[in-house]
Amino acid sequence: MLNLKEELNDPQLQAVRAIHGPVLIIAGAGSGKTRVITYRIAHMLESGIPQHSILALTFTNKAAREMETRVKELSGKKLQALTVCTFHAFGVKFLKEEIESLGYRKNFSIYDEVDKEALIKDCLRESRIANPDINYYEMGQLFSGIKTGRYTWADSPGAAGTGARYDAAYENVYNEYNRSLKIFNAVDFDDLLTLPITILEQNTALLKKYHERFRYIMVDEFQDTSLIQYRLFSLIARGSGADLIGTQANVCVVGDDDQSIYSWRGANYRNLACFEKDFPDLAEIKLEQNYRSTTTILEAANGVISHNTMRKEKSLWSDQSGGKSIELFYPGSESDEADFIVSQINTLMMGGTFAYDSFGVLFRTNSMTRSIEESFLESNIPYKVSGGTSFFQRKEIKDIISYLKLIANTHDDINLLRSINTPRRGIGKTTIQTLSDFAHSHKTSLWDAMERLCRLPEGVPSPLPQKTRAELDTFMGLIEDFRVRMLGEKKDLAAKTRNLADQIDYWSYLISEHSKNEKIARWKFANIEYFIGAIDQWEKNPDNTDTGLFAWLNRISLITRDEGGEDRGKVNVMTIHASKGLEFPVVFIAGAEDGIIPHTRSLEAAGEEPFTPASAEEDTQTPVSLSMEEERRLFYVAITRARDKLFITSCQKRRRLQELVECRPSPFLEEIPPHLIEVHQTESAVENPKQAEDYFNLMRKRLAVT
DNA sequence: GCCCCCGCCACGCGT
DNA sequence: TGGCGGGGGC
Repeated sequence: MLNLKEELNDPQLQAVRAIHGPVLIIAGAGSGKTRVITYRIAHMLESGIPQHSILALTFTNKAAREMETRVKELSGKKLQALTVCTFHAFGVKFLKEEIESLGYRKNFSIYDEVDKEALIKDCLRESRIANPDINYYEMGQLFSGIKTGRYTWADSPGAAGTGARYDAAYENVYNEYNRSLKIFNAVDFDDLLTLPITILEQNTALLKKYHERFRYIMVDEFQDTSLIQYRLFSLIARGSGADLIGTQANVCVVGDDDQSIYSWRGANYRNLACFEKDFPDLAEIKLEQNYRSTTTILEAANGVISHNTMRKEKSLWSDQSGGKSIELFYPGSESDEADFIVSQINTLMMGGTFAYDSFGVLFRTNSMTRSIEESFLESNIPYKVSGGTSFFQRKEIKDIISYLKLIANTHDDINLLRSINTPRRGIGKTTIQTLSDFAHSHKTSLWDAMERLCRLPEGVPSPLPQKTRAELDTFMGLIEDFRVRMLGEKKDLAAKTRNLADQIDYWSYLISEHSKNEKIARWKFANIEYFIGAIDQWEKNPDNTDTGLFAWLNRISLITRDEGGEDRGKVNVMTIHASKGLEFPVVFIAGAEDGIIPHTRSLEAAGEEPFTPASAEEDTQTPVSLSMEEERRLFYVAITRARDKLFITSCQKRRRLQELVECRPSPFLEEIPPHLIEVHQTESAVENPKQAEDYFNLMRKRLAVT
């Protein structure tokens, strides 16, 4: 039995009890948002609302898992019919049931960013654009924006900095891209959201079914939902026809506009206005008491975020008065910075009050974590990096996965191309070109082309030489063989995958690829063993009801961060973006330099100059900059991760693109009230006293300005 | 026709 | 640091 009154404060209680009608919860950093959501679900279950009527949508897999675990603990129930997942995972679940109505087959492949880029390359080759003036990545962004309705061809942005609009020629590439996906029976991440909408809009009866099933919908991190995500859940919440009035919908969104840091991925602050319009008479509840941080940290965070103009008014407060000062260091280089963090951790560990997992080290970018990793390894400090190149993106893992994906869906050209000559089978460019030409002219997949050009009746001439045909035939035989074995019986997928690695002799391939360094080959092989181990664990998990090959592939397609392994007893290293929703007793914000926070690329993309005002007056004259405000929110998120103690480091020099660049401290540091900060010289400053002195003075001047 | 090696380029966040 | 494209060698 839940004891809500004892466990929650008044606004929290109000939020938990408001289960009927539309609700908007504005939850400041550290205000017990997760607590409210989990209690709310537990309270619903206790009130007799059936599990299958509840849909809770989150932003990350991690949040979904955490929410589910905590609801399970609170309610003491098995949660077989409760749906707690990310928007994308919901899309997969939906499409698994309904995708056939759009002419796809159920064994569709899910393309990640890498697959997507490979396909775009392919489509560009086919079109006659020889020298596109944007790269594949930018083109992927463009396609994504078009697909999700962020912009149309007429108002699409131009290549960064040029001010030019994209040429209509890319529209053909885009169409070719989508046609190819369909032929390959594949969907990209955007399709996971747009296809369900298409299906639901076409089929009123189906929409009615979903609308009537999910009577209670909750959306976490609402400030980071995109337009397309908004459309998906509001469609289900409002139903169609007579149900179109939003006042009766039991839909609850939880968010904090100050923590909106994903606009580049389509997150749209206007969703809030849409929500207020689409669901009139909503109850608005503000959670403003912070239970996480000391007032020092909160004041610093408030000082920073108050410089933003576009925000919903709120005032976070805490009754934990005082707190340790925020300490600011400016190491000479990124290796000094890493050494500094290591020594601080060592010192604090000696005090005995902290464990390694009390520390969070936050960076702006993934690539910046390298130097800290080196230092941690050297000093034997256990650590865990989340984010970055995920385990599943590693070459050797991707190779094995591409075989599995091809086995699941032989029309998946992108994964066929990846696996067909890895390890080498003597199938090169010319063969691929022949197959590809045939596939294109017959509007079919490479696999189909292969079958039709290789396995010809006697006497029919083939455009492929006998030797190549034999190679292709062997390859197809291998895939078909495993197809029968892996799809036939939903058992021992792990063992069968090991079998596959043996049969393609991947080990010999690794040895030959890394003939100069056998250690690397061993390391990569160990990764494959780990991968197989992960399949094994997953298969043997009793909570897992669907253990087939498709289920496994769908699962890992949506996991980008490496979520396996034990977190306890390890220092947490991650990007600021990845730290959202987490908290640590001690936080280090590393690389708090101008050009990093705020990031130059972020400002460039919006066609803005890097922000380095010489004085406070100039600062106020700077026009409102959306990207600058988002960068400030990012810094705000970083600060508010800390419970007791915050360290900020800003390097004097940093290695960038092979050269050493002079750095300046982040302009946001000036926005922290100076009385909360202690500025320190570091030992490394001795090496270059003049420069260190200048930097120190600049820092002080900046802090004195406010 | 395939493969290997070298030089070049980029390095923002993530479902 | 590594991924990729081009040119020369086999």
